[in-house]
Amino acid sequence: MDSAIALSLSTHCPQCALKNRCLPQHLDATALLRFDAIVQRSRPLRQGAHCFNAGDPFRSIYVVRQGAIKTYSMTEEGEEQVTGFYLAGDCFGFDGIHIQRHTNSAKALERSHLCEIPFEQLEQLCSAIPHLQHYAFQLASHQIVLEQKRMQLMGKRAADARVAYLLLDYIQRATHGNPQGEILLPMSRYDIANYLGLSVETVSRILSRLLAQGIIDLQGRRVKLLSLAGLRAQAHMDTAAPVRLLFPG
Amino acid sequence: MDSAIALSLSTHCPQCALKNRCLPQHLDATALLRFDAIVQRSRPLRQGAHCFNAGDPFRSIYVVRQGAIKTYSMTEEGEEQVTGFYLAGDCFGFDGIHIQRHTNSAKALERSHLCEIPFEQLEQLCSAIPHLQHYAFQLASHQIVLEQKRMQLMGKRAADARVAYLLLDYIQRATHGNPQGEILLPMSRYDIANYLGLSVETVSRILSRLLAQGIIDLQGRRVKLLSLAGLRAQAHMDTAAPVRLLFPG
DNA sequence: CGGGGGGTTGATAATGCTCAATATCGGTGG
DNA sequence: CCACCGATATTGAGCATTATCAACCCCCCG
Repeated sequence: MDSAIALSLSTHCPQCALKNRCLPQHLDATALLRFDAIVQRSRPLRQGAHCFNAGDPFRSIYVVRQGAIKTYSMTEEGEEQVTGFYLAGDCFGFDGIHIQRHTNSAKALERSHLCEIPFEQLEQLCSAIPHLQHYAFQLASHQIVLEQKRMQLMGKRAADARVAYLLLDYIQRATHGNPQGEILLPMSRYDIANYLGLSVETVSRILSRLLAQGIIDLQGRRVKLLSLAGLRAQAHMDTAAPVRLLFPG
Repeated sequence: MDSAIALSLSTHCPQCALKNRCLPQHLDATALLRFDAIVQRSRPLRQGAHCFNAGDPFRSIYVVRQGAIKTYSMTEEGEEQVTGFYLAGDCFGFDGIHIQRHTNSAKALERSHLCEIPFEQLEQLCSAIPHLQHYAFQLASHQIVLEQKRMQLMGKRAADARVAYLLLDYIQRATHGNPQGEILLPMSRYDIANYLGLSVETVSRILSRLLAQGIIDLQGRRVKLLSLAGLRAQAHMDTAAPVRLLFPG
């Protein structure tokens, strides 16, 4: 399975299985080659290794070719705050553009292959290829939209909805909308809790409840979705903001 | 005061008092003129008027010349979620680039003057002026960083710290780091609560407490900072989430 | 003068946190 | 191979922060 995926992950963009996920659709062959030429593919990051650390000078943005990355920042008190989980095809590192310095750290949750895209060269290419420039803006915009969605989650949803939403989102991303088989969560309960603004215990309890309700199958980090509808219901369910009937007059 | 500011807000970039806040520093005169040529300055938005609505096709990003804008999105259940408050010099609308359609609505909290920057033309200009392209990426990146900061706030901070942080941030932005005088909050308590993921009552109570503690002076939406140190202490204080480092693995 | 939106305050309840105990798992060394 | 250890995960009990409900005030505006 993993090897099958790996086989189609060529080291060059034109053959890469993910090119439709991390590159604009209608890029002509020449442009694709020029883009491919600036991409750097270093050897894989081992589990726990850092791609970059908060404070590092910003040089590149990154795309996950295989594996899973978590990004996190530190509050002034030195507590970690997980800012995102990135899977194959996902792009991260945009936080660094602003002050030319990363504000997050990025760490491999499992052995991961990345494509590094030096930003200065990308900018040059963007000037020459309007299509690519537009796509780069779209990627940054996507990051913004994702973060706003997450604010909705943290601001308005009860704990169970948050956990359900994360599971739903993760399973869909990891299986490309084919949420049947068993998947392995690469992140710890601590990471999940931190990401959702909850305590580990709460996350654990909610997962146990989802298991008891027959919505998921679960052992450790292995999850299997049993009831998509059930999980969806939990994700939307909002005990924190009850449905309030209003009188028509 | 307001009139004094207004006087220096020319309708054209080269003379605008805010040009150092919304444009890159080292833009040569020609580039500045070319940029100025694409900016549209329509008549002011009256209080409560919308700049755009969620779902509208994306055409432009906007800069606040004067006034205050709030952006908000809707959850699937139809609840509002405030995503940001924007003051003079601030730029908003980046959420729309991703799918060519706004995901937020933007509404004037008070009578506001905006500069509209048609995005297609901006992109063309960016291709020709590398400096401007870089700056546009920086702006988008800044938005990302701001939202990540807010996640820290919602994920890790207790209610009082959130309110204190908002006040601190708002006062500093509204006074340009001269946090002495009295300022007028343009947003309702509901907006503040919604933005921070709290209930109105909680926000009100915490403001009252800050007043009782002599940290701020407060009547309605009029606020005056009395103790910067005190407010800072409240903003950092973190009763809700104990210091707990995530595991190194 | 009445109505409504916005704001404050109080009482009560509950969601989710803290503390604490226990279970599981993976690796490591005897 | 087994014992042991640290890291991770689950579960229980009690409590605190914060939401909810309710009452009230204030001010603006028609």
